[in-house]
Amino acid sequence: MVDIMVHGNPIPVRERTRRAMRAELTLLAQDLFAAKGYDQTTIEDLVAAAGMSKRTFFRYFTSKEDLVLGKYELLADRLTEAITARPREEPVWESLRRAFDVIVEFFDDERQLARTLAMEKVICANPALSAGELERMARAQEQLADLLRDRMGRPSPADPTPAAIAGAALSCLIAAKKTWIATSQSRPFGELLDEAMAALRPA
Amino acid sequence: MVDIMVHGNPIPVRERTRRAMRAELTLLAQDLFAAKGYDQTTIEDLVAAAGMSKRTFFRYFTSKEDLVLGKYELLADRLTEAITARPREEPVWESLRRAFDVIVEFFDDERQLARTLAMEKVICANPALSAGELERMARAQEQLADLLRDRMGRPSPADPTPAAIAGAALSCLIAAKKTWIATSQSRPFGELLDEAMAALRPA
DNA sequence: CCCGAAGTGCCACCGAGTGCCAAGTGTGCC
DNA sequence: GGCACACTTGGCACTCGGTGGCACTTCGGG
Repeated sequence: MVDIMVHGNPIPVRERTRRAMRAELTLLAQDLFAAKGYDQTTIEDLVAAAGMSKRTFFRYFTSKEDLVLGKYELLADRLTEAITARPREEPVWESLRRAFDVIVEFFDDERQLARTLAMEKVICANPALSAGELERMARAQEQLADLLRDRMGRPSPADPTPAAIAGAALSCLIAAKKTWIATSQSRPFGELLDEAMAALRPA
Repeated sequence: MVDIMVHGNPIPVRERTRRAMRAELTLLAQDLFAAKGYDQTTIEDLVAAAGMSKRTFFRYFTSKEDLVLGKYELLADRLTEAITARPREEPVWESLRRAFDVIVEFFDDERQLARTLAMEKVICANPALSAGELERMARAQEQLADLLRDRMGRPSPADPTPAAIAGAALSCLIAAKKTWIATSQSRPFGELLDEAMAALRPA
């Protein structure tokens, strides 16, 4: 069931069809990428399979990368939401860990697990995609750092600490994710993340 | 003065001319990027200024990105060298901080300061370049994590800790660098790095 | 029912990057 | 000096991701 109402306002029809189109194209593309490989799948292949013109495709997606990494935007927003929802007196490291649960849940979602893992594999196999993933994470990190700066009562932008902590937390997340994937999910993601974050408590 | 001998072996002539060509092209390209912007400078512009063909250019550089980010490869090697040179009983966080001195020195080099800052500005202004920079750092991080795994006596690849620590240290480096640039070098890079790393001591 | 805005297809175009082949350039050896 | 050989270079045609422009359709509201 898709949300038709958000904050009491209806989402206009155009927007809904647009999202549906993006979702459909994303699924189709990811299947092609998983089957043939990212580089081996051209936009022409994709639009032929989808029955649309190349020009139209680029009205829905800004780039080929977007087909794989589009979800990260959404995830980053959910992350910042999650952290603002944490009590302000909570230690920041704890808040970060709890906020990361939204990411953990995303990766643990069994209905999507196979697809998610397939896309991670595609990303790892392609340096440009890996780079794009990191870049999107860096954007999230900046948002996070701003929130932390506020929360830690360190208003000075000349203080590198909030950015360092946000980056460190994301590094733990990445390390846990990589281990989780490399070990074929033999241990729960959340547990690995706990372990990584326990090794690095801010002073 | 350029090194002609390395480890007692002479570098062959071809290799030397190749390096000289790369260095010259890099300087030329960076000047163009700084003047006109990265996206606005085409490879055609560059090779016209250098008096060579496009085809030849791509025999010296694998990509346009390489003109800006090529030095990172070298820097990563120097970093891993520096860390292997640290005593094994030293706490890893301390070893990392000391190893980072090679990076700090690179950025502090006054003869190159203007050029380095100009390139940082170019990188920041271009998402693809930022992504590439992060990707190269991630590669360095993997090397670092391997060294740490060894040094920490945690041989299991299922342990996310070494990667988390390596990532955290690099996050501190990045945070310090960003602050250093954002505040127009009003405080020494090394000092900002100390501050960032002090906030995040591994348990 | 009509008007305007958004969506679409098509085509020409740009820039990065590659494969291929022919011509140039130097280096060592006889 | 001349020959053979390895390496370098240039030019061309090509692929692919991505954009600009324009004409056409579709759809919703007054």
